[in-house]
Amino acid sequence: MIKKTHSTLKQVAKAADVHVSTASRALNDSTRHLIGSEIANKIITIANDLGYRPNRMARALRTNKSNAIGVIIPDITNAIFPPIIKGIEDALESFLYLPVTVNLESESNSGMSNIQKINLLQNFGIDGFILATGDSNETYLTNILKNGFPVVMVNRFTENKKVDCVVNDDEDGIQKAFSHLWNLGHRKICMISGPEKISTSRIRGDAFKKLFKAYNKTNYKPSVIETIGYIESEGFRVISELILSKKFDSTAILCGNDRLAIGAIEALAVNGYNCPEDISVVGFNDMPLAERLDPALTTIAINSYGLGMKAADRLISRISLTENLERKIDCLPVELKIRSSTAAPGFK
Amino acid sequence: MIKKTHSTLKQVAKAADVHVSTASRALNDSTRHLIGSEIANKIITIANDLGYRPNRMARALRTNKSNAIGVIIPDITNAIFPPIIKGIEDALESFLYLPVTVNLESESNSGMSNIQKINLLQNFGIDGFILATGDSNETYLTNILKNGFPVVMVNRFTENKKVDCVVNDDEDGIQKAFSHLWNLGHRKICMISGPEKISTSRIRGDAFKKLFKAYNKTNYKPSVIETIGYIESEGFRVISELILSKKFDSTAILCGNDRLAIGAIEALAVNGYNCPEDISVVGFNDMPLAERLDPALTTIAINSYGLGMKAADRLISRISLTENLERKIDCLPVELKIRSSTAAPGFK
DNA sequence: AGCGTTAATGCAAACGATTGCATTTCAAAT
DNA sequence: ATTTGAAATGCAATCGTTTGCATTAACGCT
Repeated sequence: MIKKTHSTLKQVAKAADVHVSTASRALNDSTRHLIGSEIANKIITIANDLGYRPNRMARALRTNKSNAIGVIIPDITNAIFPPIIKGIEDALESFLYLPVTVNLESESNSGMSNIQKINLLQNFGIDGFILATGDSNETYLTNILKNGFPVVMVNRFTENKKVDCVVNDDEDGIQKAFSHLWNLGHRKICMISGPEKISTSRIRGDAFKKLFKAYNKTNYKPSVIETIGYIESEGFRVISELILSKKFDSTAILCGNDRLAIGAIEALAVNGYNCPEDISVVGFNDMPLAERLDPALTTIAINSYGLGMKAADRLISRISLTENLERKIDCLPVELKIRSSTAAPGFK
Repeated sequence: MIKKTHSTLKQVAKAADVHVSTASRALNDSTRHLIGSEIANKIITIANDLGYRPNRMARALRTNKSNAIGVIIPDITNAIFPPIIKGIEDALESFLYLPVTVNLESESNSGMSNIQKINLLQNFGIDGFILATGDSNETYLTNILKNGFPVVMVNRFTENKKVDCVVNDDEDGIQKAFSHLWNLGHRKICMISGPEKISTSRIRGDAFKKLFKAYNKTNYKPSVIETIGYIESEGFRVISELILSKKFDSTAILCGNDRLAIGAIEALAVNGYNCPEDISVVGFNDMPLAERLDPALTTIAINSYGLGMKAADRLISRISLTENLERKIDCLPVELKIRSSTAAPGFK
């Protein structure tokens, strides 16, 4: 609506009485040495005076680089993602890159499908992608790769050899959580692993199974329960069903993430079990406010911010390095936070 | 790094044996009628076959429209903002716009100042701005307006007549919270309003003062306490200090947002007061998980998602309507959520 | 003085689309 | 049969940069 007061390179050039290409070179760090220093300085000050801002579109058109990257997440409303995004943004900043974020789980049924959204993003002129969605059904990923975009996955893992991954040390996390419970004296532990199609769930679930086999000397078989999503209602549902089916014999529940844990604790409460007196629960992720819940949640803290930073770094290298570098996997350490949702079995 | 398989308009045109301008027109909804329908269809199918994607940079350069808008928020890590952003994104989607988000409160001291970040965003080729930061020190805002960008503010208010505002009905919210407390029997109520430089704090604080004057018949003067930020630690600090100073005589605390309330409750607990038995506390915003805290927080629920949607709608109109329309202020309704952080005074 | 070399700048062609204007075609109207 | 006008398409300029190449100027070397 309002006319932008964009002064262009041409205007700067005219004001400085030089050719536009000279102005361009003087204004770009990498080419400035080609220009005599007095002239260069003159151009620079004039550009400042005129409030010159390079038109990013023109530049992007010419250089085929937009300095924007696409970030695809399931749902920014899930408290796990904001710190990741912030990490991405902060890391990008020093390269003068900016993130464009798209949520896959829309609230509005405006009718745009996930694949359409991803297409929109691809058309948007983006230099690369950070994916935080990891369905094992990797149609999005292959679509993006097919179009030649560099990709890094964060917080999720993929077998695909073309993409870098930045993940948590999930196995170590499960190990820490498990041995915490075991050392408290729990012997009948079950796990709510999460949605099977998400790599994290599988990895965490498998780690649990392996550990249980290693620690346990009886022939007790622990249940590992899958869910439809990583949300409270699913934690609530599966634990309610388990209790209802009378097959619930555990003294501790290990959860694939905090939201499942919250739901599980609620289901326990509804059915007359107290946490941690009757049943201990441990979560995963240490989402914001986890320590202020009732009970304060024992959980595995991941370094979300670091995840985002690292992912952005990786992507920038992939974008700028022309050589075909081999795929990198970064595994960030996790930490056990012992709070009040866990206790020795039979604790009063 | 990898070569993108972008087929261009020229290639489509050649394949269809038409001129590039014809192809362009056939592919754009608004100009398609200029082209014979058989040819248009032929062009369209060929474009599909070739996987043609218009180069957004080229288009933006020519049309001076980027289909991106900038979103400036203080900190995405603050649970209030994700739903707003999601609302923005969802509303934008149907216009094929995408948001580019920038956090002002960086975690890394990468050295880029807020104003630099905002400049980066302006250089980025953006069609307009949504601001969720409302310092009364409005340097950012004036900077952006000076450059001719359309702006709408969300969740914050500004006197500036050039910008649309989408805000909560703060006065009604305070009214609801206040009368809830009053009806429970509280007569000595204090308020933690928040940072003075943020419009929301002032509005909520003033509303409280006015209400108190209207309800209260004694000459008791309630305290309205300002803080440095809208965060837990500030709620904790001011209540701790108040208690320490022995001047704490309230039976209820009204807080400018939930995070202050959380901090306040913690300060109470540390000093031997129970909430709600000894002191009632009410928050504002109804942030995610507020109902799962200990105690579950009585608070005023705002419609964050709706805030975002509305703001995006407003911005799109501002961008597309060429006439100079007068500024609009949308005020969204709020709702009192009674939970367990409030009770009658002296309740046991 | 002539020659090569380097440094500084200008020239013009891209990048990939959109769009005002010119041209062609064809049918209807005179 | 000629004119008119509309419909369909082509032409070429343009958006604001970047960049390979050409040009010029200046300087040192023999």
